[in-house]
Amino acid sequence: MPLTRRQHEILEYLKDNTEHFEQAPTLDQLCACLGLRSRGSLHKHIQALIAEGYVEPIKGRHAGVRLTPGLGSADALPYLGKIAAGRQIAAVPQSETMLVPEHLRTQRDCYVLQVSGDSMREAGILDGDYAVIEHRQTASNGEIVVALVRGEETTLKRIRQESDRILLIAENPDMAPLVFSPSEVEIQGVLVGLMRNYG
Amino acid sequence: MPLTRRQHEILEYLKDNTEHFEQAPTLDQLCACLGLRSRGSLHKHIQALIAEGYVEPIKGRHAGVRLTPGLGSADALPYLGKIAAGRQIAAVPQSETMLVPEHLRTQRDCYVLQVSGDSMREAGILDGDYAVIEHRQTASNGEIVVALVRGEETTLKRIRQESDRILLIAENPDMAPLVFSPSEVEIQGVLVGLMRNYG
DNA sequence: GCGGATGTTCTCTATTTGTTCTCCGCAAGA
DNA sequence: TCTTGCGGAGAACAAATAGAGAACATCCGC
Repeated sequence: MPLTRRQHEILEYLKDNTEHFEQAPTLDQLCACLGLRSRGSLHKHIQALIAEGYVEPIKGRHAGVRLTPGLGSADALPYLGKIAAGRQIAAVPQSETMLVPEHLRTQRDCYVLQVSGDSMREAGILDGDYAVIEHRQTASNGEIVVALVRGEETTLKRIRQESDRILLIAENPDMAPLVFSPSEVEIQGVLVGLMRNYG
Repeated sequence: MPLTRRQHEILEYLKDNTEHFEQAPTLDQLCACLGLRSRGSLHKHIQALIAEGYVEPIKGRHAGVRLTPGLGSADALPYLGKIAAGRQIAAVPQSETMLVPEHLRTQRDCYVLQVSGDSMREAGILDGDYAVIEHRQTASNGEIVVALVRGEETTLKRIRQESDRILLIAENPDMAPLVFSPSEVEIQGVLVGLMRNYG
């Protein structure tokens, strides 16, 4: 489904002018810029561009603003401290937050942890790195997850879920995979982004 | 959770006018400046800005004053593409930018490169990672630098400067350190931050 | 304690914005 | 000529947002 002539024009206009908008423009604003008088007409074109994946609607917002090509703003996500033994993730203290660029997170509920230890060194995750975690209870095999083990210890490991057991695999030759029964492991989130500060 | 239009307007106003206020302004003062007649309305917006981390309430004080745009925002740094052979860094095309949280950069001139290759894998820097580079011509031994070698090849390596030679050390057991004379190596920047996107 | 200034919370209303719908004009082809 | 698809206008609607205003809470100086 190639773009029609007008859709292409509008897309080009958006590409050329995204920086000029402080915020994502509204339909009315774009109508004015493009010389249109009907929101409904523009809306049709924008929907086509969304369907083709050229622009994307702003996440939660239903009203207010609408479209934004490319990557957008940074959000302040809750910072829940170091990932360490014996800590539940729930009960967000909401005290501290950390700014995370949009391209390092997902559209779902996310938070930030600081990595403690070198168990994932081979996966390029070092002690002190900031991990952006999407909060969810399930994961696919091979994903790196925040797992609560036996209700007492929280770790960041690559997961492998088999029929009768769960392996938590450290990416470090010094550490063997840990094997648990499914009831012993509770997934608390999945790694979606990483930040590191040198010096 | 991006800011709404009005929230963004108010934040911009605060950014532009913080110096003009002797003290942090009260809600009533801000209402007057912004043309609002209801404290309650403004209060809602301010709370939203606080929740997103763009401003923060004055600590102990309850009465009197209230807000102060405090912590760092994310800056849009120039994105100069993949770090690859044969490319000079200079001559910023200024075309693309990438949002970088303040804690991943320094106060000096910075830009972003995307890492190509696994030569720094042992240092936790993987293919595809985004490296935040401070633009400068000198580095301390042990720092990870963007180096232009013989005017033709640009690489990201750990540097060791000795009296009569310069070592560019890949953090990868498969690759031996590269030895050059000081005249062959030009430092173009130093790694100060790293970002990675999973999935 | 009293009163004023200030932050907070609430309800109510108005405006903005995205969405959906119908209708019209135009041009290209069968 | 008739049909089809594109592009646009405009009305009507729902949801989110923005604002007004009142009531309450809390701190401060007197």
